[in-house]
Amino acid sequence: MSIEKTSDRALSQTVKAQLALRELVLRGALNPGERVSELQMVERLGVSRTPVRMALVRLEEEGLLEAIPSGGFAVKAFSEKEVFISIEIRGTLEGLAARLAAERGVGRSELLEAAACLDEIDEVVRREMLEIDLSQYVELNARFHRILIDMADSPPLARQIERASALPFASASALVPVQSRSPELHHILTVAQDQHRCVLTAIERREGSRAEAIMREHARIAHRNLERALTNQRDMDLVPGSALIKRRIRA
Amino acid sequence: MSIEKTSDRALSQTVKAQLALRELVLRGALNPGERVSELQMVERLGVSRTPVRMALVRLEEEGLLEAIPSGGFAVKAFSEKEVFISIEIRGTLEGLAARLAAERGVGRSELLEAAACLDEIDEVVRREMLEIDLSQYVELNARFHRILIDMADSPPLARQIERASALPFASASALVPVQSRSPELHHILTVAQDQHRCVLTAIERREGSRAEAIMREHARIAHRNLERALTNQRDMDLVPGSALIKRRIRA
DNA sequence: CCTGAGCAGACTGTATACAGTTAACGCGCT
DNA sequence: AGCGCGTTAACTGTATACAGTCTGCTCAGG
Repeated sequence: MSIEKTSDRALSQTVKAQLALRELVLRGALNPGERVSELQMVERLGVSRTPVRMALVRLEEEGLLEAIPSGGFAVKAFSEKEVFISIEIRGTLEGLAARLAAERGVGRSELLEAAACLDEIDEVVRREMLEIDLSQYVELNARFHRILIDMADSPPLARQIERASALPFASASALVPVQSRSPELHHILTVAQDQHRCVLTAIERREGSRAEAIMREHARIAHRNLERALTNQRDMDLVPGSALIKRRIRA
Repeated sequence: MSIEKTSDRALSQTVKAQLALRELVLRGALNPGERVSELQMVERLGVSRTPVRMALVRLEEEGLLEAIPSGGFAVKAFSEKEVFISIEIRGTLEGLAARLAAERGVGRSELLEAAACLDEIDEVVRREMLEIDLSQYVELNARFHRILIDMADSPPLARQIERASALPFASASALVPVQSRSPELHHILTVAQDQHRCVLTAIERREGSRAEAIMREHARIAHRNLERALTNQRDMDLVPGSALIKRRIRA
């Protein structure tokens, strides 16, 4: 009504509001702890109160907002510990997925698809020493993780992992960009990729327990990246949603 | 407006609708796969469309409903496998909680509270051989699990476990009543209680890995109960929400 | 100058009206 | 009699109006 009217025809107002609001929160346009006023969002997003309300509820379920006792929602602030445990939760669930995949056994075609994805990552990592653009790696990494989760063939688990990855810095590749300035970049990517290969081998050989352990440890790479980001503001800025993380010291 | 007007003053319409709708779904008043019409619920619950809509969204996040592509929601039907994996997810997360509790170390007062809870359960189990009422056991069991989760001191993990336990038959004590007719009842409760004691000891001694393994195995008792319920309709009827589970054979 | 009470503003929770779309039902044609 | 098409009815998505409540500010009293 106020901004634009002739775009995004196919998108429902609710989805539009949800995307826009998430973007605002992750960009740090709204300060953590701050109340998110419906009416303000109405004029900021150009949709009416109903879809805004809907978006608020969904983002609260997603974990980006929290309900205020007296009503309404506020931007959630995350402590370092909360981020840490969120990563651990994701790793645990992905570990479970890997174990299930190994125990049930996966078809040849799925294994080949995963292997092909890993080959592509290999290629990117090899080039990576020269080029700094990580976007392709991030995308391929996300794809491999998705393939892995699909291998478990368990919608409820997939859903739960999606939940766990909703916190922006908890997802599989959210903290990868932190290493972009690091000389260790190639080292880290090499190790991560080796874990990818190992877990796939384990699944192929039906070694459930091993597959699980590898995926758990794999997620802990994010712990290291988090540690690094927390001590370096410049690295922090590379992470979407970093504004939501309470800094260690603020003096 | 249609049914009653002078009750539940303190409850918001949204919460009222959510509770009533959940009750309807779990009782099996709505058939799995069936669309849940907003207007029908309006006249059935006595609140207007807005709170009903809100309740529908929340119950979908909870996992009891699923979105219909063309709009609206339908009652979700669960396959045997989905129930199985849901239990496994809960066990895995509770295992993580136990490990975290062990690794961080918990205070004396918390340990004592948990031990006191276990003593109460002991008493109930001892009596249980005569009396058939399991409600007290179910309540105490839930309390112990809650204490355990609190020991991890991780709100994000607690939240995720709550999510995983939202599916009625996935929660810690949903399938306990299945055993109420069984001569094995005392046996099962004894084993479960031993696991409770063991996990508490493990946490006390900071044996994280052991605590985790025990909690995982502990959850798998529910697998057995599920197995039993699936082969016996009479047992099945004791489980709230059993109407949502697709039976093995339906001929 | 400080404290407490009252008032005003804003904000959320709720209800309902409206429009676009989907789906079902019935009728006609083959 | 079966199939396809058109019409109709219901349902969801959206917008907005209304009422209760909480918060924060101001003014008066100590």
